[in-house]
Amino acid sequence: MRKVAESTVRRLSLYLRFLEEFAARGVATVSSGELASRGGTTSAQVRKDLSFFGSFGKRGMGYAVPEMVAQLREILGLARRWRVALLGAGKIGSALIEHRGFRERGFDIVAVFDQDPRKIGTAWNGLTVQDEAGLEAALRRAPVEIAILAVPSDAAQGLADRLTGLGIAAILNVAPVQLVVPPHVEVRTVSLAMELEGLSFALTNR
Amino acid sequence: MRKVAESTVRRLSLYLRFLEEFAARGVATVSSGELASRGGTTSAQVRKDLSFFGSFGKRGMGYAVPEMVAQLREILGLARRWRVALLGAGKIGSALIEHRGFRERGFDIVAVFDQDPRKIGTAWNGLTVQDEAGLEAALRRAPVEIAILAVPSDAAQGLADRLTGLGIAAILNVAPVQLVVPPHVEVRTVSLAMELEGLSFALTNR
DNA sequence: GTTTGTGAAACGATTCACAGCT
DNA sequence: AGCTGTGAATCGTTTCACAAAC
Repeated sequence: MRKVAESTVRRLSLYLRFLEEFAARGVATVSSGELASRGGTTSAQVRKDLSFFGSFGKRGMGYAVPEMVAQLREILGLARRWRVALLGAGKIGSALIEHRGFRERGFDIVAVFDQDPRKIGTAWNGLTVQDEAGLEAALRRAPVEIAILAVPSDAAQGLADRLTGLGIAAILNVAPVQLVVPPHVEVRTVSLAMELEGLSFALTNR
Repeated sequence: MRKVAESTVRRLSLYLRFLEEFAARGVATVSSGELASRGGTTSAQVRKDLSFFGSFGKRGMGYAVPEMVAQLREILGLARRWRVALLGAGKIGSALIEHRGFRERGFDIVAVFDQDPRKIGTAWNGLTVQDEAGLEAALRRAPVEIAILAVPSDAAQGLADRLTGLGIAAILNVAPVQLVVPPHVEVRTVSLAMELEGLSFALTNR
């Protein structure tokens, strides 16, 4: 089952959201075409995406919504919970932790770190902000699989190195820098600024 | 010059950042290889990316840093300023507007809208939060090129439709939904939740 | 008749490799 | 000698199109 494109996985996330909506409205089955029109792709793309993982549909019928939801959750690794550490208790971090959507989808933020003495020790949605200096000790005591890096750009790589040393499995980087990490660490970078530049380019060149 | 891949543009944004760092440190020239190692690509990729827009380097020498910075700014459409409206004065929107990085890169948030009566009229970094109901009037009086949609998922499509009606050129969508818009409207969607799911998949399947 | 699942074809992006400048 | 610029080759993704299942 190896060798699934990142673009495919992104679409699977979208399909899951649509299917959950359909499920909430009590829809029993859905066709690849319906899924496609909601997600801005084609029916062939939907079927190809799913075909990497098995065959879930009934010819002439489409896909059974609740079953498909369960399958996609399984495929995406959302049938379990993930422990997440948040690094950086600034505005962005703050917006993240209070966003209940993460918890609903299986991601539990179990620790928050910052380097600012004024923030250390303060309460945060049931958590206490810990000193970044104690990162190693804290994460060895209570390991996490994923870290969200919401710190200034110039601090990101240093923290990524420390996380790598701790054996972190994945990093979600919210800074407009390219992190250098060993190949066994999964990294996704999300940068509003870079997306805005993409829009700027698109608007300029046409 | 048409037909540049989105992945290419994203890398150009990265190159620009590295080049700005090099410029700040007074480095005069840089080779495709140096640029590549900082950005996680290959030297051939760097050269190919740039080749879409002309030839900027000197064989045997590399690229002149300050000139290259100016060129990339031009290419990305950052040699001008863009007017941006922020829709949604919640936590995420709040984090965004106070993030000075946008202004530094040429994106001026000139209006903020929300639908919550408790927020309307309050001051926000020199701006006053306006009633979402008055979106059309306000944006006709003072148009913007780009809108950042930082509202709950279920409100996103409705606002996208209203923005489209106003002739908006581009939308940066910060909600985990796929927006349906006419082809002349550029959309980029950024969803932390979906990236986390990508990490979940990667960790599960290996 | 409808819709899936999937090889094959088409398309697009990346990597290779080398000629041509400096 | 070093490094760019770029066609050609390779690799990966998307689209096509149709046989098989319901």
